[in-house]
Amino acid sequence: MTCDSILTNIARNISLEPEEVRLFESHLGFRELRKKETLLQEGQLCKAISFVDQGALRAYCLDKHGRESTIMFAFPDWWVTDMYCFINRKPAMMFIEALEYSCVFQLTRDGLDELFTALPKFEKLFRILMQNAYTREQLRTIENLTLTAEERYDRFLEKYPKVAQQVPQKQIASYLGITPEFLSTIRKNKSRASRS
Amino acid sequence: MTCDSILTNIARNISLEPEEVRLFESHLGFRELRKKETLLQEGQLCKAISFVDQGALRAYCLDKHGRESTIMFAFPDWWVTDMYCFINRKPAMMFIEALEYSCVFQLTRDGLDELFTALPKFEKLFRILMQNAYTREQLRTIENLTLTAEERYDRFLEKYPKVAQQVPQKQIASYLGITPEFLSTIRKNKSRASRS
DNA sequence: CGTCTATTTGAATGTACTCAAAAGCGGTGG
DNA sequence: CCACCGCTTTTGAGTACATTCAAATAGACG
Repeated sequence: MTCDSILTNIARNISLEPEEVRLFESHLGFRELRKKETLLQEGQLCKAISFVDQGALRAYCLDKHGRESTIMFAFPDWWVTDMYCFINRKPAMMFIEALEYSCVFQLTRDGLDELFTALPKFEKLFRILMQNAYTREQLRTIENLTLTAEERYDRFLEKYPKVAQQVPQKQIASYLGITPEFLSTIRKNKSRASRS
Repeated sequence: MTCDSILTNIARNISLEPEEVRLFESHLGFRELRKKETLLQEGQLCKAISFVDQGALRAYCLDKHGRESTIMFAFPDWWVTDMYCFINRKPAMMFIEALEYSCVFQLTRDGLDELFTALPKFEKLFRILMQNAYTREQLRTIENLTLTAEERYDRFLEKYPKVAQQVPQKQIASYLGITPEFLSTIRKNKSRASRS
């Protein structure tokens, strides 16, 4: 097994000496997930952050009515965890589930702390990852506040053209904050409009 | 003039030696703003990140119809900037305006880079600030997707009880993603409900 | 005091949801 | 290999949540 994918990802932001790579790898876990297997469930302590090597995952939470809200999808080269609970060592508020056979590399909270101490450049790496995650999330907030459901769906298709094929529509609906029924009518309207 | 407020804020996450404090202070700018004066306008290069010492600010952007969306409010002890544009040295997508007389400390993008190099613990500080900003923003996304306008208003009042008194209702409405008219009817319903 | 902006109110409208039922589709076991 | 089961998607009717527009009222500030 090789960790090229995660090392390439890291190298986009910091560069590691060979012995630093070895230290990093010594903290790295690996996990395979069958379709529908969960990486994390609500209430569990969120011990690790995962980097997707292969496959596709989805993070979601349940509201008081038992309805799912999709927080994010994660594909190869993405990092995923319940960040708040991972950082603060709290029980998870979300589920992370494999949409298909997937493999992930994992860093535990303690492992990451050791890396932060031994190799301060990991602070920089995570500063940049957090920055990107923050600005992406802020953009999502603004789009949720200002765009209609149909416009949000269009943006989603632009940003993640492949996702639309890989995941069920009801999960896209829950990412956009609309019902599957309404997403269906949006799609009907679009196909009607494009035929004319 | 003293920088106690910002040093106290930083000390919650990293500790600085006296000479490190001096280096930090040497990069620090200061700005006073009269009510309605802007710290940043759309299209301008976003050169600095600001820490609120006194007063109250609001970050907002305009959508294609010219409507405002409030991205965040900022009060003493808060950091505020157009993060995406600050980090990537791009023209700003938002406005940041003083709601009342305010003072802020500022770090420029170049100054921050120098701090990152000279004092790597600033990477840690910003990693933590970005983490907090990300998880806060993610929570806001989930609340926007799952809660009704009235529930979002209730949460807002719980989280920021003082804000509701300091800022005009139409700005709260634009933070919640609803019209000022509808916020007004929500408030009417609540006061009717609480009287019974 | 007058002006300007914010807030309230109400009627008409639009966007998105709920519920129910039918149709489609994929996987699994006989 | 096909029939069946369960889940997803579609469709439609009725409803609820939130907006638009217009007008009246209230507050803030010079």
